[in-house]
Amino acid sequence: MGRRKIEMKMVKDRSSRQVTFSKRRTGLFKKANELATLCAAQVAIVVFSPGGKPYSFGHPSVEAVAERFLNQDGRPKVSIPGQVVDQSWREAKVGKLNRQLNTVLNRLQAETKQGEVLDEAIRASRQKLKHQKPVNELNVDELLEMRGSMEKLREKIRGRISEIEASSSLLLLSKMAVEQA
Amino acid sequence: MGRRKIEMKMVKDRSSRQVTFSKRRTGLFKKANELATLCAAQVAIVVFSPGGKPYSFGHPSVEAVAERFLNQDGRPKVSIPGQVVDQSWREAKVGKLNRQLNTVLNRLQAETKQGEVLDEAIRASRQKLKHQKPVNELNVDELLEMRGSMEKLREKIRGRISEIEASSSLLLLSKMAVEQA
DNA sequence: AACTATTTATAAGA
DNA sequence: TTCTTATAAATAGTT
Repeated sequence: MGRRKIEMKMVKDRSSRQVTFSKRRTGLFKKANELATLCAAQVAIVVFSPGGKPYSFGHPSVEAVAERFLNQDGRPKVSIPGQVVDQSWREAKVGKLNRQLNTVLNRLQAETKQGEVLDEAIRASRQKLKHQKPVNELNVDELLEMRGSMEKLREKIRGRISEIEASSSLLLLSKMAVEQA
Repeated sequence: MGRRKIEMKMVKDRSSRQVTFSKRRTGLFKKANELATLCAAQVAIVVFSPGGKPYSFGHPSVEAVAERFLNQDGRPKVSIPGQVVDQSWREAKVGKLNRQLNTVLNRLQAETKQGEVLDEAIRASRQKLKHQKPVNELNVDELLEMRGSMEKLREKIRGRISEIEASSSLLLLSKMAVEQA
C-alpha cells in the first residue's frame, strides 16, 4: 500500500526489512486497538521482530485477557443429574490436555531454576556488601548509591517475574483458544 | 475506511458491532500474516469477540510464539556481581504482583469449589445408575449409550482438572514472585 | 456475501 | 529515525 505493490515474500534487505517491520508493527497494533475500541473486544498480541526483540499489545492488557480466559465467563451451563455444572465448550482431544499440563509444569521447573539463579545473585551481592565498610561508616552518597543498586536489582527481578506470569497466562490462553476453534 | 469516517468509539448496535468485528478481525489477521511473511517475524494474536468467542492467529503457531516468549531467547543479558541474569526489558509496576497473586488465589478457590460440584455430580450419577437395571440386563444399545455418557463425563472432568492444575501452576509462579520480590 | 465510495495504511523517497 | 506523498489496501455503508 504505497508507491507500488510489493510481493508478499520476505524482504531481502535487512535494513528495509527492519523499516517495514517497524511500520507494519505500528499499523498492526493500531488496528488491534481500533478493533478493541470499536467492538468492545479483548485483544492480545505478541510479536518478535526479525532481530528477535519482543513486542506486545494488550487491551485491556495481555494479563487481563488471560484472566478472562481463566474465569471462563462466557461458558454455557448445562444440567446433569441432580446438579448444574459447567458445560465444556470445546471438544476434548485425548492426551492434549496432558501435554499442555506437562508443558506448563516443565516451564515452571525451568523458571524455578532461573529463580534460584537470581537468589544466588542476590546472595552474592549481599555478601559483597558485607565485606565493605560497616553501614554506619558509609557517607550519605554511598548509602544512596547502595540503596539505588538494591532497588535496581529488585526491579529487575520483579520485571522478570511479571514476564513469567504474563507469558504463562498467554501460553495457557492461546492453547485453550486454539482448541476451541 | 469506507463510505464515511467513523468515530473511534464502541459501535452501539449489537448487530453492526458483530459485523465490524468480523471484518476487522479478518483484516487484523491478514495484516499479521503479512508482517510475518514480509519480515520473517513471529506473531501470535488472541481475540475475544464481543460475544465472547475466542479467535487466534499464530505464525508459525500461537504455541511456538508463546513458548519463545516464555523462553525469551532474544533477551539481552547483563552481568551483576558474580552472576549473569536476564535483563528485564520493561518497567515493573509496584503492587502489580500482589494484585496478580490475589487474582490467582481467588481463581484457585473458585476452581476448587467447582471441582467439588463435579464430584457431587459424579456421585449422583453413580447413584442413579445403581438403581437401574443390573448391567447384565442391559441391551447392547443401552450399554453403548451408558459408556458414551460416562466417557463424556470423564472428558469434562479431565478438562476441569487440567484447568485447576494449570491455575495452580500459575499460583505457584505468583507465590515465587512475591517471595522473591 | 458482494459491491464501491472513501478513508487509511504504507512503499518509496527525502 | 521521522516526514511526505503517491498509491495500494481496508472497510463503512449499502444492496
